[in-house]
Amino acid sequence: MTFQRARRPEHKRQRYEAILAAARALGTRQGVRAVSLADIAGAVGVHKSALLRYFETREEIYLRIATEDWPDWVQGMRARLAGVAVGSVSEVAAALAATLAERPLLCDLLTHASLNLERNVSLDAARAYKRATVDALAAVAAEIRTVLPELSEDDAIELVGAVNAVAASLWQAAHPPPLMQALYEEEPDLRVANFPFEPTIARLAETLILGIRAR
Amino acid sequence: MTFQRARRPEHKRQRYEAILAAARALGTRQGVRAVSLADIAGAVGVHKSALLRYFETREEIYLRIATEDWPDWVQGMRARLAGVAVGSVSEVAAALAATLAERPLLCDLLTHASLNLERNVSLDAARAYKRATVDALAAVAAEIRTVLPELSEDDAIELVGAVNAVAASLWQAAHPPPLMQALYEEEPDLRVANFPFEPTIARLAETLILGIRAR
DNA sequence: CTAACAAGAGACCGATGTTCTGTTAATTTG
DNA sequence: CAAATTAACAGAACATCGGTCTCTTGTTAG
Repeated sequence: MTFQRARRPEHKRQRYEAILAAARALGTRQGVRAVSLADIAGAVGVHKSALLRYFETREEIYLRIATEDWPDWVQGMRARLAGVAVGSVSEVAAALAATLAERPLLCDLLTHASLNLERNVSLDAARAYKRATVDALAAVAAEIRTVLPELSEDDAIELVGAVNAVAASLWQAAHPPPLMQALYEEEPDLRVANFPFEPTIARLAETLILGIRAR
Repeated sequence: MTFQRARRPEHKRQRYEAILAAARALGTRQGVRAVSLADIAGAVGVHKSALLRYFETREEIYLRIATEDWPDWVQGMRARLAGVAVGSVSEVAAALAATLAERPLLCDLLTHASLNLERNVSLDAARAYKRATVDALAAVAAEIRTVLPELSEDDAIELVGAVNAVAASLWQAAHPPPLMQALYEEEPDLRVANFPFEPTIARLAETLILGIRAR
């Protein structure tokens, strides 16, 4: 940071982005839950109260990140599905799993959004987040339908929503706190989800597609 | 409560149960997230610090409730599936959805357990919770296999786990904070899950079973 | 160079989970 | 029955966190 106080608009923009980048890095490394305002401020090199000139609350920082990551996920799915042969169920399933596995912060935020973030934020921030969410689900559903045209629009959205829901839960299960890690080493059979994240999501997505076709 | 101070073991037991009952009632009414130690203490008619003679931390109270509710869910599924005709996919799906919908606190705790509760608790409490979880999943899977014997044990556990995961996410989505409720009234199309909890879970469970069969 | 403005620091506040300490009610015992 | 004991409990204190307030001072415009 070459400036101490961001007075010009472009500097403020830089600081805004620096806050988001720091929150991203910390959230990815230690989990969103474990990141405090002071942590982010320290990483940016600024006082805690200065952050709140850029975001109304802590929740808005992470809700903003989630809002940004939805379109990024859509892009990832679009790229992953480009050129996939029509009708390839396993490719669609693999794409869903891979693009989510590549975005651990988004998976973490899936849980935090409904539980923690959708509170204590401005109506505008909430609206933007929800808009990004429904748009992303619809866009990914549309991408999937280019590969699997036999799915209806509702079917595709249901598929994407269910995969996201399971990804949220499984991501939390796959990243237990230290206490639980110690317990699992002692008694491995207590681990409910002892399978890796990406293959499990892929398998579930494929099962769902087959089930939708079969009903 | 006819005693002010619980000195005899049976009185202590009563108070322990009273704390759990109060935490249950509050958690069911306002959501686990919104219940503070002082809330529970007030409902029991005791000081906040007195609760911590019975439980090491706030998390242990709700983790204990979750530990108790797993076997209760197994019982619910067992009762619901007794007498169901072998091969009835829709009955199994309906049973999963109905027994979860009847247990809103368990659905809420599904999210909180992995995100919040599995921290700051004693190793014994964590072990008991995990044991109850894996036992319940296995027991429900076994019940389902009596109706759908074509499912392997692994298939059945996978099914139950996935249904729980989606139930956790959908329950949170179905109970948005006031801010989001206001937003949804303004722009209904922003509601991602605008379908009711139980039919959605039933539909998903049925889809999963069909998918497992088809693969 | 100077004046004005607002970014930021630091003190402060309120809520919450948790700990500490003194009190006193319930039980036990002489 | 009275006195002694002891641990359950209340209340105060503490730590941490998100968030507010106020004042300082670096930055920019004129």
